[in-house]
Amino acid sequence: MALLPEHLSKAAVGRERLSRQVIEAHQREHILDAAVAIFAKRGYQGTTVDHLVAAAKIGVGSFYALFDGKEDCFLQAYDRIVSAASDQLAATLPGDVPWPERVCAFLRASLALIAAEPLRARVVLVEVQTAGSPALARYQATIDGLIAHLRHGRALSSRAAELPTTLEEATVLGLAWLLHQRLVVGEVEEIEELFPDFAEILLEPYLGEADTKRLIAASIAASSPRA
Amino acid sequence: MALLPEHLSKAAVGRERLSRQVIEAHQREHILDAAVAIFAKRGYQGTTVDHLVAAAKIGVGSFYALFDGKEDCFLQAYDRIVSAASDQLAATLPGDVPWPERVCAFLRASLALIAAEPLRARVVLVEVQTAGSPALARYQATIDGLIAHLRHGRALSSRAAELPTTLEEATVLGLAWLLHQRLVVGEVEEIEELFPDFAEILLEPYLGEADTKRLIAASIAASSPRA
Amino acid sequence: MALLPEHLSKAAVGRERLSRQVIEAHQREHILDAAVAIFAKRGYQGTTVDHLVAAAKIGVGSFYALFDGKEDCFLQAYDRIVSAASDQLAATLPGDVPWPERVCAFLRASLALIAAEPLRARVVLVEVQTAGSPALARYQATIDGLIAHLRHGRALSSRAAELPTTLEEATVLGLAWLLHQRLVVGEVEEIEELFPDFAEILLEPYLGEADTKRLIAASIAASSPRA
Amino acid sequence: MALLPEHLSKAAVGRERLSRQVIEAHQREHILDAAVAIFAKRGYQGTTVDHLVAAAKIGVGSFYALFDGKEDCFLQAYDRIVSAASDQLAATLPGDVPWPERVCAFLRASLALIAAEPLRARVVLVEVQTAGSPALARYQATIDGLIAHLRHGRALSSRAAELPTTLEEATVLGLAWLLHQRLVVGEVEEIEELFPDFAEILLEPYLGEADTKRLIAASIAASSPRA
DNA sequence: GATGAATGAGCATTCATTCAT
DNA sequence: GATGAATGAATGCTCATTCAT
Repeated sequence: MALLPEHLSKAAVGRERLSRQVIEAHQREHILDAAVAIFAKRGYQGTTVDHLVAAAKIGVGSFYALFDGKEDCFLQAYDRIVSAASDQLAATLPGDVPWPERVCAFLRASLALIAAEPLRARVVLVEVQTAGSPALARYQATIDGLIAHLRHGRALSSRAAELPTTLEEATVLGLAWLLHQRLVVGEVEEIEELFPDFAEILLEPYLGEADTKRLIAASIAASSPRA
Repeated sequence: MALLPEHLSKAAVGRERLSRQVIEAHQREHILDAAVAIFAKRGYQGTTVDHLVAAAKIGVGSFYALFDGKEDCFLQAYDRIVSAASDQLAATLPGDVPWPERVCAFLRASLALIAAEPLRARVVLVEVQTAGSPALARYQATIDGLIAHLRHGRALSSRAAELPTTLEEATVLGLAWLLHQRLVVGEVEEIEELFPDFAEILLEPYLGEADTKRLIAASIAASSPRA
Repeated sequence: MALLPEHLSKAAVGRERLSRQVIEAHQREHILDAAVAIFAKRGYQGTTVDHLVAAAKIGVGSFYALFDGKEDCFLQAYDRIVSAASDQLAATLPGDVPWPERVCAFLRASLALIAAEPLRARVVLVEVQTAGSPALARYQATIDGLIAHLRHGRALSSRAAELPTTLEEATVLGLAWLLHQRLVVGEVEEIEELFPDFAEILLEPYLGEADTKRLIAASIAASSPRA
Repeated sequence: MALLPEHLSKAAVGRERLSRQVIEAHQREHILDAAVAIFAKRGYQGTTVDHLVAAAKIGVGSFYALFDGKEDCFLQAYDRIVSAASDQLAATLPGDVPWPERVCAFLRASLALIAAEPLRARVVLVEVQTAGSPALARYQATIDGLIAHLRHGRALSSRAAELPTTLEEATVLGLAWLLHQRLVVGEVEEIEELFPDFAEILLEPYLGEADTKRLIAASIAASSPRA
């Protein structure tokens, strides 16, 4: 039942498929953006599918065609935020610098990102806690990644190597929760000001007090030479 | 359903009032104990009022006479756990010891309490996160209390006085979340083994490495001289 | 926490339980009666839980407290109709008569019952076909009971013993479906007039033509001597 | 998406119309074949339009261009099965034989057809019951046709002429439902073995026992002389 | 005071049908 | 003419809360 010569129909289908995919991707992005705002505003539990479809201005059917349900939508939103943030951080970060500088830069960029996109930050740091176990597992994986990176600091000195095993867990979770608190109460503006404190808490165990302070001062000076 | 013979209740209104209050307090305790178990088992969101009244073996009406609803019941349960734990810790703790020893003892006793009462710990550290903002505010207040206590360590030395402002927040939240994780995955038995790590993370910034390690070793030796 | 002397509270509970049960039984009957009418009117598939609760003038919650859902409600209605009909037939039927007379009487009474309660008949004979497999299994069991009874006729003569194995199945299903058709098109009034035909179809294979006709005539004469 | 070059379609409107119709007829057949399989597999109620279009590998739009909806599709499938079966039976059946032999042959061929095409049989005998009243009416009409044919047996003898009016209805419906049961439980293989029983039930009232048995034996002998 | 039967708003999800491309 | 993305009405069900007994 070939209505068109093979090469034409193939080409057409290819183009159409592509365009379809592009449209669907846009649609999905659009909905996920709306969903991020809603989840951030009402909380995961307080959000209903109706809220989501109303915000995205689509029909319920379209929503269920794109997502398995509320939880799936949340997870996709979470994943998209995290992967976009990863890309952005990877692009921003200097490629070849020593570990301490790298940690500093990563921290700065992360705080800037959170301050710039508080809704997304809220979804990733706050609402993820109440969105069921798959979401928690995702969050845990993200945290574990950060812990693993931080643990590299132990290679810097024999003193660092003997730090308490749970130090990185405590540090990462502690800072994450500090951010969580700030996001919950809405103190978003001052988040970037946390940089010196956070950097010191993160690095001091590995570098000692003096080097840590020097590094932080340098980092601040570098980013705002005369502001 | 007269609770007392007519002549008694008339003759001893004063005593009855007292007795009423005592009975109601008992009733409330009974229900809250049941509620703690249910909230710990099913999670705050997964718990229905029916679960609570079934577990407490009371009628729904009685439940609503005693509590404003599920959330109020949770808050009262939370408060009762926290205040009972405070009392217990206050009773256990040595009255007149230096701050570092006090922190150590407090940490030990707290971990022991968590290990002994994992259901309550779960309610206070885990479920409180998903029980709405008033619950979160309560949790925040508890955390703030701990932070304030920890901050006293800054008085120990001029070095300690210059630590990052958010250090205590980060430390307390970090350790709290480490416990959260352990409770969520059910690794309750090993919780007391976290003591050395936690103590080091808590005290090192104030005491320095050497003193911290000595104190921890002494604390362990003291509690189990020849075990 | 015994508020009342044992014997009193037990007695009270007993009485209350009884009364509760009576009330619930009435409630259930009430709802099932309404449900029969609705199922008969709209068909099983066309009936929604909302239709049922509206007809019974109860809340959805009450419905779900009493039934597992629409299907369970249908099955309970079916069972109640069948058992009520069985009781009624058992009460009507002469106790100690030969098999052919018994079949005749049973058939007469059944047709009378169907004519008297067409809604119930419709549920039991028509809607049961579209109410899912558990319902069909119930129906099948009822039919199988009738088939087993009819098969007793084979003991009457050696000729009867050699009838086709599937005869009773075909006969019972055939008559059941004839009734089904009449109920579907609403020709309820003439249902009792089917008696002579049905009786002949049922009995002729076992008794032969002559005896069958004589028996039918006698049965008709007996029931309406001069009407 | 021009299906044909302009000059051709203009020049041969007549031929194209024909071809269009042929194509559409093919398309329809193709879809109905798929629909029969789906309806048989999932039941009428359990089938969604999506199932049908997925099975037929067409778009929903095309489906609605061809059918008014699910019910219409079912009815057309039903009609096509019945008319195809009629054609097949008409082709198979010996043209000029006495009524009893004709009934016998028809029954044999019908059972063979059911055994050969259990999916179609399921649609025609089982699913039709749950596909709404128009479907039931169609079924009724089919059954009525069979009843009318069977009624011709009354012309054979004065004894036959006096049989109960509803006999044919009861017989046809009874056998139809026996087949229904077998199809529902999936006992398709043994369906052809029902021939002797069914033939006896069908013919005995008209021919008497002896002639009926003789005819059946002859029919069996004829079809498998030495198998 | 205690009880629990009754309520019904609210939720997630399905699917027949439409219509712009 | 064909497509399938989009729609939203409709459904079954849960559960916090009320109130007559």
